[in-house]
Amino acid sequence: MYANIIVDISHEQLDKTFQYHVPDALLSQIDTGVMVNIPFGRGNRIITGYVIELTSKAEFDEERIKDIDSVVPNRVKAVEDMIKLAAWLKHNYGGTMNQALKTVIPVKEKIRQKEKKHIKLNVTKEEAKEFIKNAKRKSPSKEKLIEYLSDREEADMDVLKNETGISPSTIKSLENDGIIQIISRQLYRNPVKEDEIQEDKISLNNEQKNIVDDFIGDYDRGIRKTYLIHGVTGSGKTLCYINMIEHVVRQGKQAVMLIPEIALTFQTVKRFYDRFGERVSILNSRMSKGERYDQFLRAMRGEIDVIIGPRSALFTPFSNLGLIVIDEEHEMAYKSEQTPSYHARQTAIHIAETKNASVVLGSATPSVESYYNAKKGIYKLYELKNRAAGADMPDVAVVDLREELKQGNRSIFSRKLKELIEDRIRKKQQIMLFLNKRGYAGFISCRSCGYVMKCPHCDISLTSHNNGRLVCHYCGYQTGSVKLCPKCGSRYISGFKAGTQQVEEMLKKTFPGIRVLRMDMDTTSGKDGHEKIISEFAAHNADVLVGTQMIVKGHDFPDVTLVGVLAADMSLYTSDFRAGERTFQLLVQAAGRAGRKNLHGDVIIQTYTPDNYSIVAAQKQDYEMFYDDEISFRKLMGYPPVMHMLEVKISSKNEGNLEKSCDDMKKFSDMADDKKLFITGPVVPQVYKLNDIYTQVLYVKAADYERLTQFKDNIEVHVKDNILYKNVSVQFNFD
DNA sequence: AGCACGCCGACT
DNA sequence: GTCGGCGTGCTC
Repeated sequence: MYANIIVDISHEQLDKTFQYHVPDALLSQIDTGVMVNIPFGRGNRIITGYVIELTSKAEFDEERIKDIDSVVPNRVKAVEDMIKLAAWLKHNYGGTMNQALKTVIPVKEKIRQKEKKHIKLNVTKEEAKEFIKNAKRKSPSKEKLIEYLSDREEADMDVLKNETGISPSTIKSLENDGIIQIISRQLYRNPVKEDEIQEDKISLNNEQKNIVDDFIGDYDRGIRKTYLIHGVTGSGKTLCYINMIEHVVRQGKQAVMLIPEIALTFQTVKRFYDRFGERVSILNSRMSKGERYDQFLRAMRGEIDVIIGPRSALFTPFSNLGLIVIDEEHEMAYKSEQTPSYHARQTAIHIAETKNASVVLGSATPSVESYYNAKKGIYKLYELKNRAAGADMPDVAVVDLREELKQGNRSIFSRKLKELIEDRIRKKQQIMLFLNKRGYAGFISCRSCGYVMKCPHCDISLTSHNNGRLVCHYCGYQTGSVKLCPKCGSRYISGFKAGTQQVEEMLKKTFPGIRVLRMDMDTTSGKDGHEKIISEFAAHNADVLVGTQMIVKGHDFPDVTLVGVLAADMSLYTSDFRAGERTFQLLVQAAGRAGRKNLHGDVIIQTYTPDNYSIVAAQKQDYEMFYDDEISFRKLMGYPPVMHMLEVKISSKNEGNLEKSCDDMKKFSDMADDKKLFITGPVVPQVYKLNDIYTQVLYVKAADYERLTQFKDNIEVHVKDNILYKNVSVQFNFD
C-alpha cells in the first residue's frame, strides 16, 4: 500500500504530493488526513506531512519510494478534518486532490507572507568588518551582506535577496558565525472593527419566537438536522439566525453564517457585532489572502465563535462546530464555478453530519431542491408569513407589453408604470427600476438579414456601449461600431434591447428634472462604487435607482414605494432548466423592495409573456403555486431535484483535439443501456468558443446521485494519461 | 525549506 | 593539489 502525502513545508515548489510506502506495522493507523513523519530529501531528515490519498499503485520509481517513518502522536485534528473534507469534495465534485485541498485550506504562499523574515547585525559594524578581515578566506558575498546591513537597522529578507542577489546559504553561514540574526515576525492584520457596540434589543415576535424555541428544543435534545426557514422578505429571518447562533455559542460551540457575497451589508454585520462583539469575524472577497489566512488561524486558536462570509467560510477550522446558517440559500453564488464545483448547501450538510452540527437554510424563495426536501420531510420546514414591522405586502401588477405595442406605446415604460412614476415623483417617494441587462443597447443586429454582431473569440453577441464601441462581456474584446451590416451591407443595423444606460436616458427624457442613479457592472467597478451608490440613494440624492440584479438583493430603502421590472422575460430566455426558478426569485425579490415601512408599495412587472407560470406566481407572490408548477415540470423532464444531473464539460484550445476526444466520449453513451443512466451528447453548447477555448458538453441524468459520482470516476480514470485527451480538460458540474 | 553536490577561486 | 565559499537543483 502506498500513500500520497503533502509535505508540511510552506513553499510553492513543494506544493505537490510525494508517494511513500506504508509499512505493514502502520497499516491500521494510516488513513486519509493522518499526519505522519516521513524521511525527506537526500539527508532523509524527518519532516511531517499529511496523507491525502491511499493507493495500491506506485506512481513513481518503486526503487526510490521510501517508507513512512511513523504516525505523529497528538495530531491537530482540525487539519485532518480539512483533508478528509477535501477528499469528500474530490469524490463528489471531481477534480484533483490538490484542487480540492486548495479550496479547503488557504494556499501555502499566504503562510509565507504572514511570517516575514528580517535579518540584522548581531554585533557592531566594526566587529562584523573585523570578522571578515580576520577570516581565514576571502568571502566577498559575506562582505557584501555586511556592507548592506551596516547601512540599515535591519533588512527584509526578500528585498535583500532581490537587491543583492545573495543566496540563502551565505546568510545561513553568517548566522552560524553569530554575526547576523534572523528574525521572523508575525504580521498582524486586524479584521474589521466596529467602534460603537450597541445592544440589539429588538425582541422576537411570536412567529419568530416559535421557530427559535422549536429549534432550541430540538438542539437541546441532541437532535441535529437541516431546517428550512421560508420567510417572506422583511419577516426577520436574520433575527432568528442571531438567536439560534447565540444559543449554540452559549454552549461553547461555534457557528458559520453564510451569506451571498453581494448581500453582505453593513447593517447585517453590525447586528452581529452588537450581539457577539469581538468574537465575530467577517470574510469577504476584498480581503487579502493573508487577512483571510489570519481568520483561519484565529478560528483554529479558538478566538472567534462566529464567522460570517461567503461559501468559503464553510471551511473555517472550528474545533466544535455547532451550527451552519445559510441565508438566501437559493442564491447561485453558493455554487462554486471552479473545480471542484461544490455547492455550499450540500457541503454544509455534509460537514454538519461529520461534526454533529445543525444546518439552518433561509430564503423568501427557497430553491426548488430545498423545498422538495422539506416537503419530503428530510428538512424541517419553518414558515414566516408576515413582515416583521407589520408592513403589508405590496400590490403587484403585470403589464402585457404586447398590448402596449398594439396601443401604440413604443416606449420602454408602459402607461401604467409611467403614471406611477409621476405619482411617486409628486409624493417625493423613491422608485427602483430593475433590468436584467447591462450596457447601452444590448446586442447589435441587422434588421434586414438578421445578422448579429458576435465576439470572434467567444461566439456570443457583442454589447454596444455608450462610447460607441462594441464589447464582449465574457472576454473584454472590443471593436468599433458598425454602420453597415458586414453580411448584407444594409444600413439597418442597430441596437435591439434596452440596457440600463438607455433606461437612464429615457427616464431623463420622459420625466424632465428627474434625478437618476444607475447601478450596474459599469458604475460599481470602482473600489467602493457599490456602497457609494447605495448610500447616495438612501440619502435621497436621487428619485430613481436603475440597475441590474444587484439592486434587488439585500438593501432596504424605506422610502421606495414603487418597483418596476422593465422586462421580466430577459431571465426567462437563458436556456437552462433553472430559468423559470431564477425568474420567479428575481421577481419576488424585486417586489420585496417595495413599501417596507408604513408606506404602501406598488410593483409593476412588464413582460411579453404574462401567462408564464413564473410570472403569474410572482404576481400573486405565491411560492406554493410556483413550486407546484415548477416541480411538475422537473418531474416531467427528469431534472433535479427529482433526478440528478451531471454536466461534463470537455474543452480544449485545439478544436481538432476536442473533436477527437468527444468522439471517444461517445462510447460512454453505451453505458446508458444500464437503464439507470441517461446520457446525451457531447453536444455543442450556446457558448462554443470562449477566450479561444472550445467546449462541448455531455449531460448525464440518473435517479441515484451515487451512480453519477461513479460515472464521473469512470471518466476521470479513462481520461487520465490517455493521449486522446492531451490538451483537453474535462470538468464536472453536478445538478 | 533545507540539504548536499559540485564548481571555482584562493591558499598551501 | 586541496580547502572552503557559494550557487543550484532536488526532494517520493
